[in-house]
Amino acid sequence: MKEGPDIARIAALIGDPARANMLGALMSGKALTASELAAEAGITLQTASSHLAKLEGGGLVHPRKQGRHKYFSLTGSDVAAVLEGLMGLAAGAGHLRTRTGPKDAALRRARLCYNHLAGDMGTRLFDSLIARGHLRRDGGDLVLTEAGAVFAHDFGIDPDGLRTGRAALCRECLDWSERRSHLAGSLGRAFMCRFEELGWARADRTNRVVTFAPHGARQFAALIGSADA
Amino acid sequence: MKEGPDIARIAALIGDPARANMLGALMSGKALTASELAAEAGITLQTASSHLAKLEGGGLVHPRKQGRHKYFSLTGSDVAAVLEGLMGLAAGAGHLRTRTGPKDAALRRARLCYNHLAGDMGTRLFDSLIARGHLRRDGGDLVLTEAGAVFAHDFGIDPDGLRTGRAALCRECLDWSERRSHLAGSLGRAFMCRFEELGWARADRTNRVVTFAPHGARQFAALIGSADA
DNA sequence: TCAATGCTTCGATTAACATCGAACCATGAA
DNA sequence: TTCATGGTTCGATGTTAATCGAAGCATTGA
Repeated sequence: MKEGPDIARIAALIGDPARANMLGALMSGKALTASELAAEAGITLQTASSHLAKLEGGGLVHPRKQGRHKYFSLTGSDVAAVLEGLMGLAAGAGHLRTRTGPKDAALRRARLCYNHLAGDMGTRLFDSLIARGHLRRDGGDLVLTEAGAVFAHDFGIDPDGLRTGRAALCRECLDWSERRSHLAGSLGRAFMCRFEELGWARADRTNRVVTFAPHGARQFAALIGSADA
Repeated sequence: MKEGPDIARIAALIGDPARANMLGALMSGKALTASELAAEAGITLQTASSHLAKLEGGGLVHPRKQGRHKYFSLTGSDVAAVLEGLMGLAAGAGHLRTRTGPKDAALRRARLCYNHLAGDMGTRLFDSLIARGHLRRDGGDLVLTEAGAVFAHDFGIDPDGLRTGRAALCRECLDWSERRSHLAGSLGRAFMCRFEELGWARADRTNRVVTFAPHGARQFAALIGSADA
């Protein structure tokens, strides 16, 4: 009937509460087994299996058999970006699943988005990288500058080692709570990993909340050149 | 059960084929009446009425009574951006509603996205504006530089007049066919309007195709400083 | 080979919702 | 007022699909 891609098909895929819960759980970036996802969505294993087959058919998740377990993960950051966008619309329409509780504030401050840092601290990191000329915008793409490569290297990240994969090095992702961009891509992932390695922050993969230790928050503020801790 | 916004609710809203068709029609940026949307989706008026009430409840569309007609339009560019994102996922998964026909090629070259130019020509315009320093990226936002304001003014656009509204002046929107950004916001709208005013291009609001006249394409290429017509 | 675990398939049930006919309201025109 | 048109509400129907119990594979470990 109409032109263009079949948007209803995948929107309906995301539109089922059980599947949406699974996708939300996968936004942590961690690969989860079918059983774990079933528990997450509050359904039995056989229902989950059916749902996961559909999500896989729609290209939203990617299976990975390992022994007798089957791990699922989001196919890419583009899927995560759309999910974040949907969260933004839902939040804007006031359709919050739970009234804003204590966890909600923590989520807005710092959380995992797929595999990188999101929330207030995520966008501040992104802003700092742009302002200092470590990242530059080239057309629709994001590029790491020379200065940025040095900065990353000093922080213990090897940018050249990240370039090998097929995935984009830098990518921006729209943040649903802040309504601005934060850093995604393998570099975004590397930053988050480093924060954990250094003991600055700890990510709770079950609820996506990232908690910064006091000294971690101070050093993070110093890293991005911010006055406030 | 889970934290965060209720993503399933609005995804399900978009997930119905009839509603998705309506939203797709509204991507042209034009406000359409309930009857027109019903015809677009191939359903009766009473069904359409029910759907539109739901879309309105979800904050995706905005009603506007005018006489005995009721015009609907997308609530904002953020909604359009999510729809484009979904199109990108659907296209990536190979779930095209129609096999790529002649209209598809035209859509990829130039089309309306909400109210601004998208497709190959849209992204080229965006790239040019960035490369020449007319637009600059500041954190997650897009700002019009001094030089950009002069450039816009010379092209017959009054940037200051656009700033008055509550809507963002510049905003980027991810293009589903090109997988990169093009210019949205009131400035994006102004550019598209100007192209039509000058007779460079004509937008078919029923199928979103934007056709450039030969001389219009030449002048467009000159505007963005491209060699090829 | 046997047992246990993780996942898939099949079948039947159930609930949600899209759809439309018909009647009902509101606006604008004669 | 009377008529026509655009839109909404109501009720009944039909289809879709989510759900789970039970049985079936597959992989691992003993």
